[in-house]
Amino acid sequence: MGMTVKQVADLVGISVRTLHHYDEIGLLTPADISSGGYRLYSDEDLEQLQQILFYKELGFPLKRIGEMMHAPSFDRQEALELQYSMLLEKRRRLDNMIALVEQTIQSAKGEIEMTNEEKFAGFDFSRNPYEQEARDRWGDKAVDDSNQKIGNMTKEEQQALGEDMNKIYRSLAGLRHQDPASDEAQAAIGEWFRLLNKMGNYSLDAFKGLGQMYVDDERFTKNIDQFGSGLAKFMRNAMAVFADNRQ
Amino acid sequence: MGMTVKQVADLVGISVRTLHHYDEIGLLTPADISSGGYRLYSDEDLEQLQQILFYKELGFPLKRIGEMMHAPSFDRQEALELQYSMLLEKRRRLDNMIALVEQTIQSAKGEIEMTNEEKFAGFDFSRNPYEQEARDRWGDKAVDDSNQKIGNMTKEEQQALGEDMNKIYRSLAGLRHQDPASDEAQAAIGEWFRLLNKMGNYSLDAFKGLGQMYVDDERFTKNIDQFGSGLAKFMRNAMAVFADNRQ
DNA sequence: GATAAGCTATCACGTAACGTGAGAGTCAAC
DNA sequence: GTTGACTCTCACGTTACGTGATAGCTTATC
Repeated sequence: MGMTVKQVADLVGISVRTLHHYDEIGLLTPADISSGGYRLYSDEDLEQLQQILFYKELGFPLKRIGEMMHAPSFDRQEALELQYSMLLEKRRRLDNMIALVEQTIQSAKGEIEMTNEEKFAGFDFSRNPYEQEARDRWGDKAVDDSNQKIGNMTKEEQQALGEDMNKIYRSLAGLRHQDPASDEAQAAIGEWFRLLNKMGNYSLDAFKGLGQMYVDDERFTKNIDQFGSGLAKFMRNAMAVFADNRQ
Repeated sequence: MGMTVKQVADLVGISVRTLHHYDEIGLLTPADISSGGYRLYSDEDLEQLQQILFYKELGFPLKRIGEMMHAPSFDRQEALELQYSMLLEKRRRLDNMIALVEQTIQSAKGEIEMTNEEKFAGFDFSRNPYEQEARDRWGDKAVDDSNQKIGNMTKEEQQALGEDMNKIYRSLAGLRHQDPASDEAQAAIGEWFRLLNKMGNYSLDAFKGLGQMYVDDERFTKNIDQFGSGLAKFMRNAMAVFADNRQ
C-alpha cells in the first residue's frame, strides 16, 4: 500500500534523486521495500518527510535534521511549534528585506539618502538569526562579549555546554504542563540555574540577565505554562548562538 | 579610500572567502587594488554587492546573477522593482507555509484531518515559483500542456525562444514611459505578437490567452504604463517557465 | 628599526545536497 | 510478449563556498 518514489516526488514537489539521497544518508528510509526492490513509502514516512522539509526551509543542514529527528526525545508536536515560531521569525526578516528594497528604490531615485550600514541593514539573515534580536534586547557589547568568549572555548567545551542546554531544554519542555512545585520541575529549574552559573563563568551576562528577568517575573510562580513557553524561546536563542559557533 | 575585504565582510555580514569567491568568478571585481595587492572596494562595488545579495535571497544562482548584472541592458532601478515584486511573492509563499504548519499542528492534535495532498500544499516553493500562480489563473491542463511541449523542444530551440523573450522584455521595459503610438512601441508590440505566434506553434495556449486578454483590455490603448507593468509580469512568468526548463 | 599582532594574498583540497547520465532490472498495459 | 514508463545502483559533476597552509603586507609598540 506504500507509494513509490515518483508518486511521493510528484506529491511533494521534490526530485526522485532527493528521495534516493535521503535514503542513502539514512535521513528517510522507506517503511517497506517491494519484492522487486522498489522503495515503498508509508503515510508515516510522508509525515517525516514533511518535518524534514520544514526544517530544510528553516535552513537546517540535513545532518542536523537527522540528528534531531532520530533523537529518542524527539516530539513532533514540540517540533512543529518550534518550527512555527521560527517561520514567523523568518517572515520578520523577510519583511525587513522588503522594507530595505523599498528604501533602496527611493534612494536610487534620489528621494532619500542611505549610509553604507543602512544599505545592508536588511541582510541580518546571513548571520545568526537570533543575534539581531539579542542585540536589540541586551545591547551590542553584551552579545559581542558572549560571542567572543564562546569563540575562545575549545570545541569540546562548547559541545559539552551545548549538550547541557539541550538536556535542560528537553526536560523543561516535558514539564510544561505540570505543577511548578513538582519535584521534576524543581530539579529542572535547579539544573537551569547551574547552567546559568556555568555560562556565567564565560561571562554570558546577557543570558544571565535574561534568566534573572524570568525569575523576577511573577508568572514564574503563577503559570508554569507561559513561563515554559517564554523559557523555550530563551533557550532556543541561546542554543542558536551555540549552534552558530560550534562546528 | 576603498574598503578592504574584512571591512566589507563585517559591514555586510558575509565572509571574506565569499568576497574572494565573487572576485574569482568575476561576479564582483573590486574597483581598485592597493600597492600591496589588497582588494579595495568602492561605494559602487557595495551597491553591486547589495544587488547580488538581493538576487541571491531570491534563489538565483551566481552564474545567472552575473549574466544579468553584466548585461549591457541592465538597469538597476528596473532590477530593484523586479526584486521587490519577487520578494512579495516569496512572502506569499512563506505565508502559505506558516498556514500549513498551523494546520499540521491542529491535525497532530487530532482537531482536523488532512489528506496527503494537503500535507504538502504549502511546499510549492520547491517548484517553479510562478507555476502555482499560472495554474490558478489558467488552469492545470494549460500549464501541464505548456510544460510538456517546452520539454519536448531541443535545448537549442528552448534557448532561442528564451532569448527572443528576453529581447522583447527588455525593449518593452525601456518603452514603459513612452507614447504607445511611437514607432518603437509599435515595433516592440509587433515583435510581441510574432513571439506569441511562435509560442503558439508549441501550443502555449495559456500564454496566448493572456496575450489576448491584454489586447482586449482597453488599458492597452489608454495607459501604456499600466499595460507595460502588467506585461512585465506576464513576461516574467513566461521567462520563469523557460528558466526552469532550460539548462 | 625590529618585532609582534592582525590582515591579506594565493593555492588547493574538502563538503553539502543534490544533478546527471549510464546500464540494467521491473511493472502494467496492450 | 513487447513496449513504455518506472525503478534500481554506481559513479562522476556541480555550486558556493569552508578550511587550513604558507607567505607577504601594515600598523602599533618597544
